Amino acid sequence: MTGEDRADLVFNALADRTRRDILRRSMDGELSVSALARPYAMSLAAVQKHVAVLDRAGLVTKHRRGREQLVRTDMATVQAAQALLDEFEAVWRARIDRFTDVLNTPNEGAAP
Amino acid sequence: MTGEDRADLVFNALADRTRRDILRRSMDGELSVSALARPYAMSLAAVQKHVAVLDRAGLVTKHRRGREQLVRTDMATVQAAQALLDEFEAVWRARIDRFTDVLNTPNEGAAP
DNA sequence: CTAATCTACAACCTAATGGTTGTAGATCTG
DNA sequence: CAGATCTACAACCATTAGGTTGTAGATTAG
Repeated sequence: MTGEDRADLVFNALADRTRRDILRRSMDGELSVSALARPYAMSLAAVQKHVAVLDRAGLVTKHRRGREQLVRTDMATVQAAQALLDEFEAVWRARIDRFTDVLNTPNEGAAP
Repeated sequence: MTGEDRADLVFNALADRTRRDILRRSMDGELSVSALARPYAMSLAAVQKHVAVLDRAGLVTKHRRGREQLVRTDMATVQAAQALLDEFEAVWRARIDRFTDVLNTPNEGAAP
């Protein structure tokens, strides 16, 4: 899987408010799928699918404890998303820097 | 529109590699829609739709120059997305801090 | 003026999304 | 053991998304 593939999965997973909420809630300690589902006005199966999307994106990991599946957010992946946006900003700043360089260079390429 | 609504739009816009590419390319100077479309193996109309998605999300602004529409990325919105992920990280760190606090507090709530 | 270019938008198609219900396998509880 | 709970998964449905082609309005070039 390429980096772009991973970015697709991560941003897509983040593009749903229920999933963002699940992500936040499972940062604050491990919760089972049904515990996560409780507050939402949707079926357990729907929440389960949301968790699966987060899982596929690597934003969350699951591990069994008896009959329940505990969900924990993987901060490294959240940070990878941050890094991507930081990269965007770096490109932006590089452009600004090039621009101010041109302004500050006296007579660059002027006629002799 | 709520903050969650905006987050939906922004992350959804970022969840497509063509749109991320358009975003990067229009950080590096203003480009017309058809100039943006040229490198991609898809119709102009398709690229136009992608630009529209970025526009609705506020990641990009358009302004006319003659018959062409120049596209410029709005860094403030990119930074807003960064801020959202930073907020996630803050929640995460707060949890870690609470945890280490408990460890470092001697005999808190112990039997008298 | 005429022809070419740039953009917008509608209509259409297919595949993916977000939701539902129902079934079934594990695991715990009494 | 019997019943309840937790999870997974399939089948289905309605809507959205990403793509296409085609039409039409401005603007520029010759």
